Amino acid sequence: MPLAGRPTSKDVAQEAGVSQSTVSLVLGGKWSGRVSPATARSVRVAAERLGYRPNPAARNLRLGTTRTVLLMVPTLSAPFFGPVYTGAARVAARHGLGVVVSTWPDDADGPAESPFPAPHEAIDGVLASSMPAAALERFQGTPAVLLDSGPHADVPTVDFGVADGMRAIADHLTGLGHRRIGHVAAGVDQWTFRARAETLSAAVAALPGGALARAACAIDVASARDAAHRLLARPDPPTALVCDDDLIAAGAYKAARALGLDVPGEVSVTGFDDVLLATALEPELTTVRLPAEEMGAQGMTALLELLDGGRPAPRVLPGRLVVRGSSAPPRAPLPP
Amino acid sequence: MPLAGRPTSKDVAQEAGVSQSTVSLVLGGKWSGRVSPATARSVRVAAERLGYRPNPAARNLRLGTTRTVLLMVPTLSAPFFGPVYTGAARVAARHGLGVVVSTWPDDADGPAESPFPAPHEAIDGVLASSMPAAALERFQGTPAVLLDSGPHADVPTVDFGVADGMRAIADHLTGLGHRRIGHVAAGVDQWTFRARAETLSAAVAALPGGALARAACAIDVASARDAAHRLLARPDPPTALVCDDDLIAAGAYKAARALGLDVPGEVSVTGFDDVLLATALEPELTTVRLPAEEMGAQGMTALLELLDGGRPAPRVLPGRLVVRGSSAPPRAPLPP
DNA sequence: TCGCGTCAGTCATACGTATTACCCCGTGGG
DNA sequence: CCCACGGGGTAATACGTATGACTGACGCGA
Repeated sequence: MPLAGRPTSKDVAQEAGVSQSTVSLVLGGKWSGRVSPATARSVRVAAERLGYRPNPAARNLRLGTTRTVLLMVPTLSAPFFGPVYTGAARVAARHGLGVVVSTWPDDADGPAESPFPAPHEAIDGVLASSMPAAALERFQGTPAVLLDSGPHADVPTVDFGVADGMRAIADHLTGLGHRRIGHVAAGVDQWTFRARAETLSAAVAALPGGALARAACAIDVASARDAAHRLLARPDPPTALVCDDDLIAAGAYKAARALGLDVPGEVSVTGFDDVLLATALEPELTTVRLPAEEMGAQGMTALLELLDGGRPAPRVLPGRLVVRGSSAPPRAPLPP
Repeated sequence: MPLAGRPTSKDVAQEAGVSQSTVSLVLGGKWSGRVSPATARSVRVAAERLGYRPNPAARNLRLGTTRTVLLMVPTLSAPFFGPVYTGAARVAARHGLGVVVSTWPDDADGPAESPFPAPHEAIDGVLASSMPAAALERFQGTPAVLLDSGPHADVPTVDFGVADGMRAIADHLTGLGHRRIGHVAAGVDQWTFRARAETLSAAVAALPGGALARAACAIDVASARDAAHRLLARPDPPTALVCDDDLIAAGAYKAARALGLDVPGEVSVTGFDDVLLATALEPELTTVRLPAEEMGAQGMTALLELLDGGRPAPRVLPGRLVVRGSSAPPRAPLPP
């Protein structure tokens, strides 16, 4: 209803004693040499008096564009997506576009698989972050850029150098002398976590005397704590826990404390992502910083290129190892 | 562009050998007794073959509604807003509405104060969360509900029982024997923080022998650490730090540790909000749990009522004190 | 005096959809 | 034999905006 029942440009025209075209010209700012300054002023006064706002639906229909881009994320509760949005919105604003955010529609409740567009599809393009590979179907015909979802044949992508990041963690830990590594892995079907697991497996396998144990968990503290506990309770426990993200590392801290193990004295812990939590923990967390804001910005840049008819090249943003207080040599390093 | 250049219902009509009206009737599901099953089927086949999706702008214009609601938040980086969105989206979905999220447009970059609607204003209503009081102006004529922004004369509101929550914290701490209280306050112009400060001031003032010291900070760990440090370094330091939210409490932990003070042995710390971080910290944080998801749900309910022409009553959602490991009696309680 | 260019606007139209009013044709009843 | 009726579909229109085509008046040079 709010789009209906509001004053229209026709009302403004009547109020100002001009035609609707004139109102549109004046308010559109294209009246230099077409409308006298006096008339323009009276139109603006009338618009102000009526509290006129152009009907966005009508404008979108006429112009064939909404100048709005949708950022789709799996969840708004993860702090990771704040910076992504910020970066995307900054670039978008520079081009006069707006950004709105939404999560995947909860197919649990509503009617499944409506052939109609969801309401939030009144948009020009989509930045889809951390997508399950299958879900791409829903964007039939909508220009889309995939963020943090791995390479794709047909769709432009922006990804982190996850493999390099995980390799840096592995090198860091093995450089400190660790050989028995535990992987507290996010049991989530996303490209980034698959890549993390594969890279770590390969790195440890290539290491003489290397041994990897893995436990999966959900992305929450309690579940991570339990998984880490399982690893630390093994007969031959790992001396370092590699966690799939910072929140999981917080769970690992808890497990270590519950077993009376000092971090990093008796067990090293690493995270991934470098969200706010990483420096809130004690000791501060060794982790890999991912340039999330840059991902948003690059993704938006690619999308703009795509909307301009271009074929944006895949982008990969390097992560950076940030060594803090949660990693140290194992208590009994191997003899030289 | 993506709204343009796509197949329209007219294209489908041509493909199926019927009129545009028929396509609209069939795809709108209102064809019982008006279109033969065979024709309906062929229309659906044609639509499928062309990959037809109705143009949302045209539909919005025709129907005078977008069936979309905007949730406005100050920042997407705060974990607090995830649940708010979840609650709102759940209620909205039940009524066939979608929810999109956005932050306040960065007036820093773009042209200031454009009289035109931002692109994301193609919506039916707004849930505005944690607003600076002034910013309401931007919603001239858009049905809006204020969340977590304090009472308002003209606009429906949903708020937390912040005063009761803060009073519960004060009672808890003074019940443990604390008299010298430090307030690490968020230096942010939001109703909720003003309410927290006022309530705490009143509670401590009403307490015989009570003394309150206050330091303001930004809502980030480093700033909070510094503010807490200032309080703890006073000649007569507080035995308990009341923090304006959980993140600030994390900063307080850091300050205490830097000064070699045990939490809660030598200084108690409390938070507010009970976000994920609260249980990730060590010791786990005594805080006030705010029903964020419920706020989203209630807000959406109120907005739906408003859109139906109703006058929703203000709602207040009680918080609940959650006592965890960060609060304990002061080392040297006052003699009885 | 006439033609022409310019100024200041207006007219008309299209965007794509949903819906109302209509129309055609076959059939059954009177 | 004519008419009413209903099933099956179409024509027409409106939503509100932006814009290209057009128009009337006026000033000016020839």
